[in-house]
Amino acid sequence: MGRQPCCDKLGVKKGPWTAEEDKKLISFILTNGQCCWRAVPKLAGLRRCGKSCRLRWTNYLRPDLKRGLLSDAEEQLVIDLHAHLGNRWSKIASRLPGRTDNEIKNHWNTHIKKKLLKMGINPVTHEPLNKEETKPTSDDQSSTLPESDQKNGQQQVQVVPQSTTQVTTSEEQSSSCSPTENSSSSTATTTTEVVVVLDAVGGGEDDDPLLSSLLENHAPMADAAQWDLPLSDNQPPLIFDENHDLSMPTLLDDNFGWLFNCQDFGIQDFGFDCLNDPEMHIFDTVDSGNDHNK
DNA sequence: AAGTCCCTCAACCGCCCAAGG
DNA sequence: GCCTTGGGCGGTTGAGGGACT
Repeated sequence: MGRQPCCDKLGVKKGPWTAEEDKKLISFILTNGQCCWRAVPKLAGLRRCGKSCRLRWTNYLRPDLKRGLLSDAEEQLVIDLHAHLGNRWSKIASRLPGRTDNEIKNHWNTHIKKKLLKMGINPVTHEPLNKEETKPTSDDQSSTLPESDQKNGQQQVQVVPQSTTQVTTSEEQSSSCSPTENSSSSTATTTTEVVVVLDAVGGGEDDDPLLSSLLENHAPMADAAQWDLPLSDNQPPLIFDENHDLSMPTLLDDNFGWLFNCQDFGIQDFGFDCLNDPEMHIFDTVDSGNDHNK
């Protein structure tokens, strides 16, 4: 017996979201919080699958999202974490506040993967490519490389750009080896070494000094948990509780701001008349914040 | 200027897992 | 313990836009 589809396929709209749909979804979640995604489309008046709504919200509309390319530090962190965790993008994303698994996955596939290949590192195994040439591998990344990249693989020592972050960052903290040194004889730290370092910080992953330091250097982000609103019927959405000052300025300036800048509609168009005064004050802030960006 | 290629990333699909009954 | 259900995850696709010829 087949599973019941997550939503009625008939009459469900697919493809890019319109501003109008975004508006409805945002409005609904801001007033009702996240609950029962399956019911969201119906309640919000959207002809979308619940999963689609969740994805749209978590990957694009959530106000605590950072936008733009990953910084070098973030990219390095992704590489380290990937060496440790593999393609568990959500786990990796959870280490990068304001980033989504989808975003990281895309960035990995479009940027980091290529960068590692150019550095002569197998993005899957994090092993040096020339080292792998000697042993048969089912996942033969190198064989699919463009010719130029394969050459790079053989000449990895020369082609590693100084500005390019290294897989070795983790142990650089505990050793005096420069990236250049690591990329020569020991040629980029092996997966094992990276894992050792990461393991050393314990299964208690939050103790990772590298991660901690990176995280500390970021402006406080609204943790995803903030958006997992515990929605009891008589509880207003947590994020717009007037006592909820947390990091809202950051949220608004850096994250909500883009939304109102980029989307083709104004605050009024959101139909947020339904929100109470403290909530509307938020949007005043957004407006002034956006003015600064202009 | 037009056509083609390539790259990026938002979105979808299908599977897996955990929670609840 | 089994079944159902909803949410989450990772892989993949395809539209759009820029680069190249």
